[in-house]
Amino acid sequence: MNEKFFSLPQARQDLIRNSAMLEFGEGSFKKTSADAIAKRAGVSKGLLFHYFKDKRELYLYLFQYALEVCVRQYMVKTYDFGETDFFLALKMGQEIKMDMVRRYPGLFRFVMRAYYERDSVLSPKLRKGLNSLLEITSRDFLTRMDLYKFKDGIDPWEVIRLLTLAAEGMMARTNACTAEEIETLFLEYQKYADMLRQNLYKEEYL
Amino acid sequence: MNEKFFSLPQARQDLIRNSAMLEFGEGSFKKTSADAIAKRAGVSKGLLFHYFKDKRELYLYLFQYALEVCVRQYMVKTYDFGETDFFLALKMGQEIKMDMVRRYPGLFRFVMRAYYERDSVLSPKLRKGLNSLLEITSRDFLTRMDLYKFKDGIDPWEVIRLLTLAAEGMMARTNACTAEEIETLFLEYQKYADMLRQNLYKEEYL
DNA sequence: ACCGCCATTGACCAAATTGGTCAACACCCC
DNA sequence: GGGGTGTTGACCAATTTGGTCAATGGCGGT
Repeated sequence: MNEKFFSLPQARQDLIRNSAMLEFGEGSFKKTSADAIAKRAGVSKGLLFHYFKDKRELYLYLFQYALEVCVRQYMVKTYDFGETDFFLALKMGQEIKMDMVRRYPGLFRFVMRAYYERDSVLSPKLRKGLNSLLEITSRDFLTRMDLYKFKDGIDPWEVIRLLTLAAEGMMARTNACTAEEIETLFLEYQKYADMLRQNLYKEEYL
Repeated sequence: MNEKFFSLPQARQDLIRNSAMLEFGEGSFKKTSADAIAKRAGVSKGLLFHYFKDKRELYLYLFQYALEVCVRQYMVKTYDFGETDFFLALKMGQEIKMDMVRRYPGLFRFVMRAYYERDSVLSPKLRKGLNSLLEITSRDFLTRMDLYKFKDGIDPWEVIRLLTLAAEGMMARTNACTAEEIETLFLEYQKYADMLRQNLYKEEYL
């Protein structure tokens, strides 16, 4: 790709990346047209191919970029901050996610779709990158938490997965989604987390 | 549409409908090509346009058909059977859903996508049909359940929505999904429901 | 064996869309 | 005015699009 892309002002880079991720996010690689991306960004198609030699190259770059963003966010914000309460940490994590959605609206959907893409536009190596990222965040997360606060017989893995699935279910609905609606969803999610906390923690930790 | 379609053997009707729903389910109306549908069904494009004059007509028919299926299933299986325990009824409902997924693999995704389609291919009337269906199933459901079994302070709406979202989160992942994988997901869902039951019901009802 | 019927095909069409190119433009700093 | 540089919009050949249609194949009846 053309390295000059990076000397563009950040806002413009974001504009292009976000438009591309949003567009790729709603269809397969093949079905997503460069034209649509350009139009969404309010930019000529010529410009796109000026910075990225290929649709494929653009796609690959986006994926790598998205992973970088995820890792960066995870690293600086979650790992350093030593919260050990399951639900508080979860809440923090969710807040980070919301920040990301605000700034890169198409990122999660794009990554999801990229992961499940049948056409092998993604090398196995990149796919693995995502896998390890997911694994690290989850496993690592649980080992740092105060799991003793849970009632006996509760499997924290189930809790985390249930909440994750619910979050994904929400995500699936955020096709046309304003900023406020996202905020609402976040609050709703928080309600469910609280409900679980109230009922899955031992009483002495409430 | 050509009414002769209905004198085709059921298996063939299902083949065509399912292929179409699957194909429409993975992209917008515009991006989904009649060619792809025909190919997936192993049928010539000519045949498609022999029974449905339009891509649009096919789409509209599918939506109406899907809603019919949902209503029928809901009516005969849930409503008549007078289960009043929240989690048991929920389990039953989920089993019905699984049956539907087995028989009409693309149905739910298709309906979802159709609902969120920006292009107004769906008349507001049809959209309303789905809305009322969702409303009826949920509201109606709760009024028939033994809500007193829940611990004080638990809002059953939250419970049902949490589980519904989780189910949708799963659905979102079932792009490439074999029959057994679906079974696995169902079992997983059941685990979460059980966990909630164990901790949200008053002890005397466990 | 012949018929008529009907589901089904595959070649075909004009029109739109595709990924990608390129000469030219507008702007800004020297 | 002269160079960069970011940007455009017209342009291209190739493919894909929704949709048509004459022809075919097979099957049931007689």
